[in-house]
Amino acid sequence: MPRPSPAGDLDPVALEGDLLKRWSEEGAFEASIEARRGGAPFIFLEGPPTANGKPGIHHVVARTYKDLVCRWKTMQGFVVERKGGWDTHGLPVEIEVQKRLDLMSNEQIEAFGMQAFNDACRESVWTYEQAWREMTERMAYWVDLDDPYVTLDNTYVESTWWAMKRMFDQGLLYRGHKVLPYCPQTGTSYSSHEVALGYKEVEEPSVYVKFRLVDDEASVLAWTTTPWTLPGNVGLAVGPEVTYVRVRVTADPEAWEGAGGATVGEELILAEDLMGEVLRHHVEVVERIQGADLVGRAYHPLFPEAVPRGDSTTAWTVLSADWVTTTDGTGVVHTAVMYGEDDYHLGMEAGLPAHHTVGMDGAFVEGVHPELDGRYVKSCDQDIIRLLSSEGGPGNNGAASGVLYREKAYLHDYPHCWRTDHPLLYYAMDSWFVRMTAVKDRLLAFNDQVEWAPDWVGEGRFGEWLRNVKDWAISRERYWGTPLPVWRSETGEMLCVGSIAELQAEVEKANAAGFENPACPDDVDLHRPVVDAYTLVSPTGLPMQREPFVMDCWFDSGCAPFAQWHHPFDGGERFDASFPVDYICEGVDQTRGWFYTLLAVSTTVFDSPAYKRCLSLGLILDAEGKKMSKSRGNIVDPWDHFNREGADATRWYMVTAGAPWNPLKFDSNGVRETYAKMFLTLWNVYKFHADYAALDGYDAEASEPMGVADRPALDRWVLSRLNTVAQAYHEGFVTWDYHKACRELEDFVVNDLSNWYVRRSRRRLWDGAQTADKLACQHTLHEVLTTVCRLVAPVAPFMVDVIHRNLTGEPVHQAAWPLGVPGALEGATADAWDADAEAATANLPPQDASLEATMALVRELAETGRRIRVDANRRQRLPCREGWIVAGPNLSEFHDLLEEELNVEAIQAEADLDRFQRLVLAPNFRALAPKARQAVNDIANAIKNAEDPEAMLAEINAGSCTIEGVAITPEDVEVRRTEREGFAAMTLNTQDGEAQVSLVLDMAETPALLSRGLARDITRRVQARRKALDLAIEATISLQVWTINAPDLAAEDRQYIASETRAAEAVFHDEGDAPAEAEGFEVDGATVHVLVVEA
RNA sequence: GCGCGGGUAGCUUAGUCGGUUGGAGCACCCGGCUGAUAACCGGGAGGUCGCAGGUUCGAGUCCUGCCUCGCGCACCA
Repeated sequence: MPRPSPAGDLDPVALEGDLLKRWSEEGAFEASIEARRGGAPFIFLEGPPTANGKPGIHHVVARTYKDLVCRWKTMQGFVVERKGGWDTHGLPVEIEVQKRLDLMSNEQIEAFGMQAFNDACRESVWTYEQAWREMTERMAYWVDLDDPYVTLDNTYVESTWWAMKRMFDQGLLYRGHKVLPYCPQTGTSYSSHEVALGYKEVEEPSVYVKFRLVDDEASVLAWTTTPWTLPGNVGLAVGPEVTYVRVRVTADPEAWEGAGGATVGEELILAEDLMGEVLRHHVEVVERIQGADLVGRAYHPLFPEAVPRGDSTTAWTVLSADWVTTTDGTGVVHTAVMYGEDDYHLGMEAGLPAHHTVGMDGAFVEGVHPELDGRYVKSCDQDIIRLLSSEGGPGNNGAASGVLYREKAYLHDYPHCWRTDHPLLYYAMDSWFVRMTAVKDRLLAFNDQVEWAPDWVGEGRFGEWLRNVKDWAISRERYWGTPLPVWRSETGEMLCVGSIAELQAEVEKANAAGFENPACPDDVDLHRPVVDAYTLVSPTGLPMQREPFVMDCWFDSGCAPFAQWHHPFDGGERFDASFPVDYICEGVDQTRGWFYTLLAVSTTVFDSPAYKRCLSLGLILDAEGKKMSKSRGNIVDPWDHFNREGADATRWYMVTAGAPWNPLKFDSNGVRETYAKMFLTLWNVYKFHADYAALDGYDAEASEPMGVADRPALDRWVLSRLNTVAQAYHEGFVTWDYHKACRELEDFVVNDLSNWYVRRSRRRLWDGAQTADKLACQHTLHEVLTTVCRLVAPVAPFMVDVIHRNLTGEPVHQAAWPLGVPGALEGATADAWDADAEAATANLPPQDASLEATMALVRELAETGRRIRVDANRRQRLPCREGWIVAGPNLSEFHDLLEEELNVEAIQAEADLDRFQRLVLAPNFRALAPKARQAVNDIANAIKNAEDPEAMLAEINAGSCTIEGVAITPEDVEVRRTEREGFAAMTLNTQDGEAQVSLVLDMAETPALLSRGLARDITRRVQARRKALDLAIEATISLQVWTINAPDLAAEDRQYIASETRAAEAVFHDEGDAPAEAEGFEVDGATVHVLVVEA
C-alpha cells in the first residue's frame, strides 16, 4: 500500500477534470466492469434520449440516478454492463428539420423530396450528440456511448419489424380508423402528448339546433360547440335512461340574444333536467319520454346533400348511447361520425354512413353546401349559423323559424397545433392498431411483478392507465420513422414482413410474378422512400403496396430490450441472459411513454414483463417551483455548476434535495451549500489525515496492526458510528430512499467526523513522536475515510476516488461495498443471494451502541457548558476551577475531554442529586390516558403542580398515590430533575430518555484562573496575528505584550503563551505604553497590546 | 371533471403507532470559539402545521369537505 501524499487545497473543477482524463486513459469504466467478471449480472437498460435537443439539468438528474444504482450494484459485486442508446426517429426530429428547411406542410416535404428530407432528418438527430457526450462524460455517467444502440440503424429496425410481425401473426395488429387531433396546416395528426402542449382557452359560438322529426311536427334539440361538424351530422344520441320532455312554446321570451328562435306553438324535445338551462321561451310540457322510447325516430338532415345515405338504415335517426349525460347541452348529442371519437364508435356500431364532409386540407368538400364548399371550416361558423337561422334551415326541411334555436358563446380549452397555433380538428383517419385490449390481463399481471419506486406509481398512475388500456394507435402518416412493414393489396390481402431476408425473398417472388422492383441488397435502407418502392405480390397474384405509414417512435424505444442486440438475428445469448432487465429509471412523464411501451411490446411479443424494477423520477422545477422550459427562460445549465462547484456537488445536491420521485426544486444556491458543507468538509478531513500521514510516513499496512479494542474511546466511538451510519445508508439504498441515506451520511461526515472526531483529535497528530495514540488515530482516520469514500462513490464519484486512491492505491470504483458483495457470491442472481454470506463479506468496524449513547451525552454536556457560561456571563477562555456532573452514567473516561471542551480544571462526578437539583414530575400520557380517560388532564395538572413532588413520587413508588380515583403507578409519571436556584447549572435528558444528567460549574474567580484565562486570550490574539502575517506553522516569532489593569500573569502562563505561539523570545511589560504598531484589545476590563515580529 | 402527489418559519425540509413543549439547515441579528474550512458552538427573532368541520381526554399526524400547486387522464356532445 502506498504512503499517502499530501492533499493540497481543493479545486473541485481541476480535480474532476484531471480525474476524467485519468479515467479515460486507464479505461476506468471498463475496468470497473471487468473487475466483477464472474459475478452475477445486474441488467440495466438505458432509456434512449434524442440527441436533437440540448441536454439540460433534468437529464443530469435522471442520469445521476441511473448511474448511482449501476455503480452501487457494481460495487456489490454484480456485473453491470451499460449500453448507451439513442432515440432517432419521430416527429420532433421532422419538425426541427421542417423549421430549418421551411417546409411547413406534407405537400412541401414531398415536393422537396422524401429522400432528401429523410437524409436531413438522419443528420439532424446527431445535432447535439457532442453536447450530450460532453455532459455525460463530465457528470461521470458511466455508459458505453461508443457502442450504443441507435433506433435508426438497420439492425435495430429489422428487430422492430420482427416484433411487429410477431404481433401481426398473433392477430394483434389491425387496420382501422381512429379519430385523431389533426392539423390541416401541417397535414399531421398528433399524439396526446403533443396535443397537451397546445391547449388554449378560447371562446367560440356554440349552437342549439332543432332537428325536425319526420312524420312529427316536433324537433329534437341538440347542442354543439363545433358548428362546422353539423353538415356531417348523421345521428342524434340519447341516453336510454335519461328522461326527456316534449314541450310546446306558449309565449315568446322577455329578452333574446343572438340568432335563432322558435315560434309559439312549436314543439321541442330535450332532457327534462336541462329545460331551465336551455329554453328561453315560456313552454308547457306536453309529454315525458324515456330516452329509450325516442330511439329509432327519424329526422330530416340539416344538409341533405352533404352525406350520402348509402345503404345505411340508421342514418338521421335517434340512437341510444349510455355515455350521454345531462351535465351540459340538451341531453341529446349531435353525432358526426368522422369528427369525434365517441361519434365514430357510435357510428360504427349503429351503421351510420362514414363519409367525410371535410377534406384533409381542413376545407369542406364539394357538395356539402354551395356556400360552404371549399372553405376552411373554422371560418364558416357565422355562415353556418346564418344558414341554420334561415327559414326552414339550409335543407329547407326544418321549422319555419329556422333550425337554430339559440347560439351561446362558449369558453373552453381547445387543442391547438403547438407549431402553427391553429385549432386542431378531430378527424377520422386510417390507422393501424395493436390490440392491447386483448392482453390487458397480462399487462396487469406483469405490472404486479414490477418493483416500482415509488410503489404508488405502479399501483396508481400506471395501474390506472393499464386498467383503461386502449388499443395502441401505432401508425403515423409521417416520413422519418420505422416504416410499417405491412404490404397490402387493393382487395385487402396483407403481408407483414419480419426481416430483410424475407423482404428480399418477397421482392424476388414479385419479380418472378412479373413486377418490376429496384434491387434489394442486404444493406437495403429500411426507411422511406426506399421500402415504399417495392411492390410485392399477393397470394392471388395482385400487387401489394406498403401501407404508407411509419410507426410511433415509442414503438422503437419499446423494442430496446431486444432490438439493442439485433435479436433474434444476432446476439441471442446476450438477449437471453438479459431479459427481462433488472432496472430502468426515467422521469415520471415516461409512465405513458417508455414505461408503457416497454411493457406493451414485451407482453405482446414475449408474453413477459420487460423490467423488474422501475424508478420513476419526479419533475425538475426551478427554484420558484415553476416547470423548467425554454420559453420561461428558467433552464439551469448544468455546466454552470460543473464549472463552479463540480459534478460531485451537483449530483450529491440533487440526491439529497428530496425523494427521487418528488418534484425537485433545483436551487443553485443549494449546490453551493452542498459543496461547502459536504465536500469541502470531507476534503479537509482527508487533508488533515493525508498531510500528517505523508509527514509521518504512515502506511496503513506496514504499521503494526492495531485492534479497534485497543484504541481510545473516541476512536471506538467514531468507528461504531461509521458502522451504524453505513447500515442505515445501505438500508436507504435498498428502499430507494437515497435522499435519507445521503443526508445521514453527510451529517456523519460534517458533525461526527469533522466537528467532533477530527476536532478532538487534532492535537494527537501534532505530536512529533510516533505514539500509539497517534497511530490509533491514523488507523481510524484511514478506515473511516476509505469506508466513507466507498459509500459516497456511487453518488458522487470524483473526489472520493482521488481520496481512496491516495490512501489505498486502489480506485474506489473497484472497491467492495462495505456492507458486502452479494453479486460475487456463488449462485447469486440480481434478485436473490445468500444474506448470511453477504454479511460475511461486509467490512465494517465493530458497533458499540452504549458508547455511541455515552458520547452523545458527552457532546450534549459540552454544548450545555457553553450555554451555562453564556447565561452566567463568563467568557469561554476563563477557566472554571471545578465542574460536577450529577447523576447519569459513568463518564469518567471522558472527564479529560470535557475539561478541555468546557475549560474546567477538574470535572468530578457527583452522586448527591439534592446538592444541586430538585425533582419535577411530569405526566406520561401514553400510560396515563387509557386508564384516566376524561380525567387525564386534571390528573396531569395535579402531577405537574404537586407541591411536594418528592413526597408524591415516594407515594407513587409505594403504590399509595391516587388522584381523581385513579391509582398512579411509576409508569404514569416521568421523573425529571432541574437545578436548584443559585447554581450555574443545566439539566438534560440522556438520548434514551432514561436518565437526567446535570452539569454544574463553579463560577469562582481566583488569581490563578484569571491569569490562565488572560494567557488564553493573549495566545489566541497572537495566533490570529501569526495567521494574518501569513507565517509558516513552524516559524518562530519575537513577542512583546503590554498589559494595563490586568490580572497578573503567572510565570507558567507566560511560558504557556511563549510555547503555544512559538515565540523564541517573549517580553511582558506591565507598565509603559505599547508602540503604535502593536495590536490592542480589551478583555474583562483589562487592556492588552501585543506585538508580533517574525524571528 | 376524475386520479395521484404536495401545501409545516422568508427559503429548503424532518416529523415514527395520535401523546400535550413541531425539530433541523440556509439567510438575518447578538454573543462565543478558532493555526479549523466557504468552518464550528450558544442564543435570538421568525409557525394560524393551506382552510373549515369531525373523531378523540389529546390531532401536523386519522376522517369529511373545501382552497391551492404540480403531474397524469378526460375536456366529449
